[in-house]
Amino acid sequence: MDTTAGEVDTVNMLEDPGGARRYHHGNLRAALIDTAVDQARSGGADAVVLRDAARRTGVSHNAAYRHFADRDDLLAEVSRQGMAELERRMRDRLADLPDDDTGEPASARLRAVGREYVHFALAEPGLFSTAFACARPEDGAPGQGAYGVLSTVLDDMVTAGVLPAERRPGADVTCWAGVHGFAVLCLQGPLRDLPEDDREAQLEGLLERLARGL
Amino acid sequence: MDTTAGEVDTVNMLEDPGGARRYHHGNLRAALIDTAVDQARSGGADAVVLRDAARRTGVSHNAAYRHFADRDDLLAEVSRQGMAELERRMRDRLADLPDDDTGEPASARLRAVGREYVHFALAEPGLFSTAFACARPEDGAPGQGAYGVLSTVLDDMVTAGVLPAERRPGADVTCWAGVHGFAVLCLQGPLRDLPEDDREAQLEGLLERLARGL
DNA sequence: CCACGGATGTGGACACCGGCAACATGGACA
DNA sequence: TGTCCATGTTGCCGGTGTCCACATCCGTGG
Repeated sequence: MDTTAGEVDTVNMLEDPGGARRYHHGNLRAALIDTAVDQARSGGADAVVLRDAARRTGVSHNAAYRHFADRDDLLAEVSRQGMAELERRMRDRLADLPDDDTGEPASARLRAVGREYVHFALAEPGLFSTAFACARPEDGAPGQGAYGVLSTVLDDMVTAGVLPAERRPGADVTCWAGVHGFAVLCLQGPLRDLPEDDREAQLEGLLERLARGL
Repeated sequence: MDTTAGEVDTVNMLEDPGGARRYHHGNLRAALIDTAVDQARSGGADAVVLRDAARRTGVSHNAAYRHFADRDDLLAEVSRQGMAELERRMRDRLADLPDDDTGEPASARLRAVGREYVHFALAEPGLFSTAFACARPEDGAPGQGAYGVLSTVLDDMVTAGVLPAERRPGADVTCWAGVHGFAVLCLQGPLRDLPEDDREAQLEGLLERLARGL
């Protein structure tokens, strides 16, 4: 029923140096996910095509069905990868900042996270939309995932004293909604054809207003 | 090249009382759009299927190609319908409010518009997502469309004195992004399984913060 | 060391879809 | 009345997701 390969996910360990095409592939699942992620990157969820992925991976169609229940299952995995990459980028950006807990840097961290969220969406539109296009039960360990990164930053703002504790509930939803909506509007909404400079300016304005409204 | 039927769009005048199945259908284009909108309502853009639409409309596949260049063309029409319905609902909600231009009602109008935006998305998830899922060059008469409704409300707030003129630029993008993002997050993001009460509470919080941040 | 069985990959088939092309029809207009 | 063009139809093609039966490989028990 479920195809969760017993904890041997380890994506990205392809092309073993021996180059031995030991069919009985060895890591077909990971290879297929990589290919599917590439498809998603270049064309969004609709571009994730089982037969083509198998072809590109050098394997016959149907081979995928030994590792995924169906196309949606593969798509869910792509979604997870996309979400993970988003989270990674946000954490990386955060790591670039000094992380003392005086007031100013605390809200700077919030802006940095929001900015990176939008920049990821614009840099990887296909992967970003695929990450959200696919309904999944959500794992939901608190503090984990992209949502968790944002929550942590807001919590830090409370402890730093820049955000009153009574304002904390709901702040995450507002921030998340703001940047996510902006990203979507830039990707496929009325802000699609905005020149990059204007877009950055609008983004800064958005982040400022969001922070002011907290 | 373009299939813009010469200004005889007039959707929704089906079932002529005579019931005469005068094949050479008379209004196939409109009928197909109606069917496609139904498909979108019940399953989003992916559920808009040319052959099935033709079947349901009681016509052979390929008949559609006399009225639409391809599937994307039909989808674009569905998108327009969805956008129009969104705009209509927002205007209706606005019409319910007293429209003197004293301060308080002016911002109440902003909240009402935002609320209705989200409520439409939740009530018609398929149509809402289809409305945005389809890249179109955008007509863009200012003051028209759902975006125009929001802009007008914000302009009114400036004339009413509740919003400083220097804060006006960019305010539309922030508001739009906030409600759109919230809607998307509720439809397919981490807020998907939020009980309705909590969702309404979060929405009110969002609207309040957005207004405060302007 | 070998046979066997389960995991993995293959080839074929089916139904469905979007999109051409060639044909049929019927209403409008000369 | 006769012709023409818009509209609708049948047939076909390539592509896709998914099921089924078969082939193959590898590890494990005898």
